[in-house]
Amino acid sequence: MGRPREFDRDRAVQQAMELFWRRGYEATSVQELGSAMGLNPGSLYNAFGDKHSLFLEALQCYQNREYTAACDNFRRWGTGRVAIERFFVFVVDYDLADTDRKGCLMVNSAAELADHDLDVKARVLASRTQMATLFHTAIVQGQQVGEIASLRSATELAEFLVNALFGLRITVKVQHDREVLLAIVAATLRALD
Amino acid sequence: MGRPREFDRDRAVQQAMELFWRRGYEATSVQELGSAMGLNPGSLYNAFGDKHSLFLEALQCYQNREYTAACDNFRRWGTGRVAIERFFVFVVDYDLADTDRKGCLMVNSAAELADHDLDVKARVLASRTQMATLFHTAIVQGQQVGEIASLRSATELAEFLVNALFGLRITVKVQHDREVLLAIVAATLRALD
DNA sequence: CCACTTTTTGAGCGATCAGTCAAGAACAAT
DNA sequence: ATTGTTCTTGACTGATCGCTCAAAAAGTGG
Repeated sequence: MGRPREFDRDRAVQQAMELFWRRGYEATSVQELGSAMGLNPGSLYNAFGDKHSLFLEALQCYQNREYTAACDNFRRWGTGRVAIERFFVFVVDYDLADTDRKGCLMVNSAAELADHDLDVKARVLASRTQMATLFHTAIVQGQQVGEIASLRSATELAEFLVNALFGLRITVKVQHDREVLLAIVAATLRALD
Repeated sequence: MGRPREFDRDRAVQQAMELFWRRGYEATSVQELGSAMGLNPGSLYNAFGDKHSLFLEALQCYQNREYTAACDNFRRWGTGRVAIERFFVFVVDYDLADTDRKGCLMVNSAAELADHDLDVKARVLASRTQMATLFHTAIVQGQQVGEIASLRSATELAEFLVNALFGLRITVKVQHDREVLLAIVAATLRALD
């Protein structure tokens, strides 16, 4: 019923996500979003409601992509402490390779919006929890093998790692020296001993 | 010579800084800045040039205030590991007490602007370096007393601490549970053993 | 074919954006 | 008092903001 939509909705959200990621929420205009998504303002508002709703969908899209990618990487990189270390090094090299220096959309959104936007805060917290769970299983694995000290709470160590990871996404914005970044990663991982 | 300025320039910058801190750069309008500073647009532009220049002055103002406050606190709280721990706990309680959840202006600015604004990036990096230096001296003190493992580079540990601190300023934006935050601080400090 | 529904199109809405400017006011130097 | 310089005032600029809407187009059900 009705005229069928001519564009791929998921693809459009993804393009909006990339733009929000590059520029941030406030600095991205609906006009720019429209041309990036290939949509007239009318179509955009008809399909997504308003700028804020579109942003929330973009956040969700980002979370889905990042989480599945992180799961894949953890599965490919083995278990325990090694997987955690490879993950951190991967993030460092990923951020250094990105000429736009976009960092992490969740971290950026937390900094820009979380204090006065409850929806964004909830999404960032959910993403954070997801990440902590991923670390948690790796930590438990490491503790079983003896790579990681068992006397420390895996939950607390996971929170500690997420905190360091979020810090790293900020640090990379101003510090592009790979040696320094890897030293931070190394110091972070030594906290697991 | 000429008509004397009727307002306190430093005070005006400070009020601009508070507004930028609360709202971020893009979300703060020059009109809002003017009324917060008690200035007509003409006076504002005559004294500060444009919005971006005013923001850079506000960043500098923030750095001066925070750095001197941090130095005072470190001096008051003693030396070495204890001073570092008290500093982190202070930051946690400070951020939790702030109903606006502003976090750290340097971290917020890094997330919002550092990727495409070289002036901001330089200011954030300078602030980061200042903070690292503060940690560095405390670490060296701790190493001399034996509180902190001497076999680890004090410089790298300082970078690690700044990274964790920046992460904490993001984490507090979405995680208000003091227990969780203090556990992160505790895990961070155990990395110094 | 004819309703009926939904999407696309692109002009256009009022509001607000960062920034300007002419006029008047307050000082110093002469 | 006059001149020169700077600051204050507040109306004003063109551009852009997020968003709307009427008309046309493209589908489905009868």
